[in-house]
Amino acid sequence: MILLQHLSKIIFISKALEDAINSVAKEITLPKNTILVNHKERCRNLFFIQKGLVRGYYYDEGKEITNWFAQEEEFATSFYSFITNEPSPETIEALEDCQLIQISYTDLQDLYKKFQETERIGRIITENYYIKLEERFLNIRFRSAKERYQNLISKNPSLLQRASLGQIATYLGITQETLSRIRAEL
Amino acid sequence: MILLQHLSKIIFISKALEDAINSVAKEITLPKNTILVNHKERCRNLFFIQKGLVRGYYYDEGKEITNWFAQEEEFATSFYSFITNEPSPETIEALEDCQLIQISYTDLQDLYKKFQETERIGRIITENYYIKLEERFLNIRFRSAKERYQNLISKNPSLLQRASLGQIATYLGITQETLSRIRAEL
DNA sequence: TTCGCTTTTTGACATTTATCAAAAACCTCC
DNA sequence: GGAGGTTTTTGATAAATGTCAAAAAGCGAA
Repeated sequence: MILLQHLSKIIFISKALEDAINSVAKEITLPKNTILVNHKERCRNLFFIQKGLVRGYYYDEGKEITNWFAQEEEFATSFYSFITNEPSPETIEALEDCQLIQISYTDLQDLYKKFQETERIGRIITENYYIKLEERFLNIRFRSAKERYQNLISKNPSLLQRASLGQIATYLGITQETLSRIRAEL
Repeated sequence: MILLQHLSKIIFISKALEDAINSVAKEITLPKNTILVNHKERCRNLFFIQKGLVRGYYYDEGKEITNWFAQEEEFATSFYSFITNEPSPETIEALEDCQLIQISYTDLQDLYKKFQETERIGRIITENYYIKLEERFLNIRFRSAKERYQNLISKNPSLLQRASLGQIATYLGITQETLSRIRAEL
């Protein structure tokens, strides 16, 4: 399973832990456009993406604003809701047919308790996601819309084929019209 | 020690762990305006603030842009540099006379190895900092400069007495002049 | 291949915030 | 209690991006 391979890059996964993960990780297949988590609903699952593309978005004044994209070998969840058990402020949808691995919050907490080494995995993954978020934060503060767009296509060129320009524009913190104009002048 | 009290809110701290933390945690006192970490220098320490106010800032086109403030009972470090061991993109300075607890990266890694329960503490603290960063990220995307300012003074009114308006303005993602105008019209 | 829907682009104009310069207010320390 | 520095405010103008509306392009299904 891709998830196990992914985790074993962080620390050695014992056979016992492997079995435990396998027993709680559900492989699920979802068609494009499926809503995984609805806005205002508690998100009690962590998803690992084996295949496909998922996005989280907010509603701001009735408009969908993309908060993140997640693709192969990445985790997706409404982090805030998952950790705090509060209703999710964001909606999560599959932008493509997806193959995911689903782990529930309670199963994850059990893993943390029974296999102390998973705490290390959790810490390191969280640290890495923190750094990615900080990078985006700085990007939005210091770079112009054009720079952010160029940065995105250089780092993740395939996203342009996989998501609509409107979804990408709001991810970059601009409107679709502005993104269209940026593209026109390049 | 305040740090131990703080950590014991997360999990029970055994006597052995308490001793281990005490043996690696250095209490330091710094006068106002001390630079704790210089831009481009690796940051190999984590600081816990017992007393005082600290800020991290970037340079953007020669100007200081506040990235964060940290005060009593909070951690401060150049997170990116601390985790990746790359040079710090930010400078960290004491805005007031400070009493800090300093733990080095290697000592922290030793704690993680010797006391598995510290992994749990590290994970939970990182999760909480992630959520705080996400909240700020959304704040900057969805709220106007005025709303961000009002939000800040309602959540942390004393900051206005402790940091200059210029430092606060760049923290909010606006210029000092804009913040001044916002205050004038309230 | 064309109809109908969705996505993308274009145009005109509005809004927010930045920039640069200078004045005013505020400290602090001799 | 002023001199000199720093911080904050004010003014005029510019730049970046948003808003609303409509046209154009793209695309899947009959």
